[in-house]
Amino acid sequence: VKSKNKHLSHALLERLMHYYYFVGEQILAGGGRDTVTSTEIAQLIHMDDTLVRKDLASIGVRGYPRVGFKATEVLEAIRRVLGFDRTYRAVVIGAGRLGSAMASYRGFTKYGLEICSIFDKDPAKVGVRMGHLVIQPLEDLAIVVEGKKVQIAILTVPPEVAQKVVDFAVSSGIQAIWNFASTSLKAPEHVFIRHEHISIGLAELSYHLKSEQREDRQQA
Amino acid sequence: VKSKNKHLSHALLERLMHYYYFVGEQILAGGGRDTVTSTEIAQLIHMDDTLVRKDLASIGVRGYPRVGFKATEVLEAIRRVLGFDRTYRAVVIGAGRLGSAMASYRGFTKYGLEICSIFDKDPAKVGVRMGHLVIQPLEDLAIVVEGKKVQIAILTVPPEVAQKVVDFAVSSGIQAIWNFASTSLKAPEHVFIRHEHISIGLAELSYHLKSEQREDRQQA
DNA sequence: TAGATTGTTAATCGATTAACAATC
DNA sequence: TAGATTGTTAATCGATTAACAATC
Repeated sequence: VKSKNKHLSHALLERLMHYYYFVGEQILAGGGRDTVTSTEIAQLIHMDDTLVRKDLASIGVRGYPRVGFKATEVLEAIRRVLGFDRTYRAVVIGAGRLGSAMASYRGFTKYGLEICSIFDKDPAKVGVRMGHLVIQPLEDLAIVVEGKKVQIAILTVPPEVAQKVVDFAVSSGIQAIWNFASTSLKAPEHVFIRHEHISIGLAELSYHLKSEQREDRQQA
Repeated sequence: VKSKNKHLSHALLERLMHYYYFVGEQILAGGGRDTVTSTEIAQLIHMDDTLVRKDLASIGVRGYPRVGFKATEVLEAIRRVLGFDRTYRAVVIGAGRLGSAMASYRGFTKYGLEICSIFDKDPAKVGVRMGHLVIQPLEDLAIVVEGKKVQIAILTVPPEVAQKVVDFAVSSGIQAIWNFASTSLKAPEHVFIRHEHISIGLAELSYHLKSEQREDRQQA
């Protein structure tokens, strides 16, 4: 009754990704073991083991007393909850360096993301081969979205034109935007926007290095 | 006394970045106004205005009753706290598509990050021009780090070789690593690692689209 | 069985929000 | 001044941790 619309919190999604990540790595590396304990997972990510068990319980994974969790069950459940067991089609808009990197990155398929086209407004770029794709003119977006059932636009255009491109993408039927243009965007309610704040990483680096220096000076 | 080592939480850093971002944008857009209220900031980021005031107070910005906060004071304080008023030098390791995108991205200087070299292990790439830089052989890393006082390595190499490269970078004197290789890394205590989890963004997109579909089905 | 590990309830902690006095 | 906004204390909420019984 209550579970009808329980939305996983951002923090939980993030933790689940960490579990997925580390359990997957451990399996690859691991010498024949196919189970993992909550304590092991917790140590890898520097957190409490109780929380790991709670999180896993919340997505329906049951552990085995004295043994731990079966790695495949953990991975399977996370895949299911996060939707990695389905395929989502995406297009890249903006065939600059970052767009080209995104379009040619192979790691996305593992998460069910399939990049099926790349677009640019610049006529000089249209027709150019980029990995296994050929750059198409932005005007063709609606046709591709319709024809290939595309849901996601990966936005790698300059910030100045980002909002205009988003408006166009939305009118072309795009349902979600993965925003790599460093500017904020507006879109209708039904369009989901995920903004990738590269500068947050930068802030952490910068803040950390600054603090280190200050501490060094205090010690000196 | 207590303020000696107060470390800003990850969440606070992230909120500060949002404030910085939005207040900066508003200034650029704004028609002559040079103040901003906590309520305005809060609405932009969908949060409580009290928290905005608390956060700003915590980094030493004082507001003006009836008026709000002076935008320049807010920006200045955040720059100072996060260390954007200093310059940090970085090198890119791995001259693939992503590395090339990072090396040529102009937006970093705004945050005090200066990219001063790009490296690759592949002899075929060495010597190739990439924006205003020329790809150098990885062996030269230590000399560059020493000579140009480089602190940060932006890691854009394939995951298989990432750990090896990190070990080498650390031995060359690198103090912080911005990791874009999708694998976890180990480094000595004194080396700060920021792992950029691209897949977390993907998880959010995927989860959101999945939920939407389920809700659609329930309605139908 | 004994013992390791899970699962879950209760306690704690910290972060967020509400309330309201202080200020210009 | 009146009124809008800050600053801060107290109340609430949710997330994390501790404790421990249940399990194999």
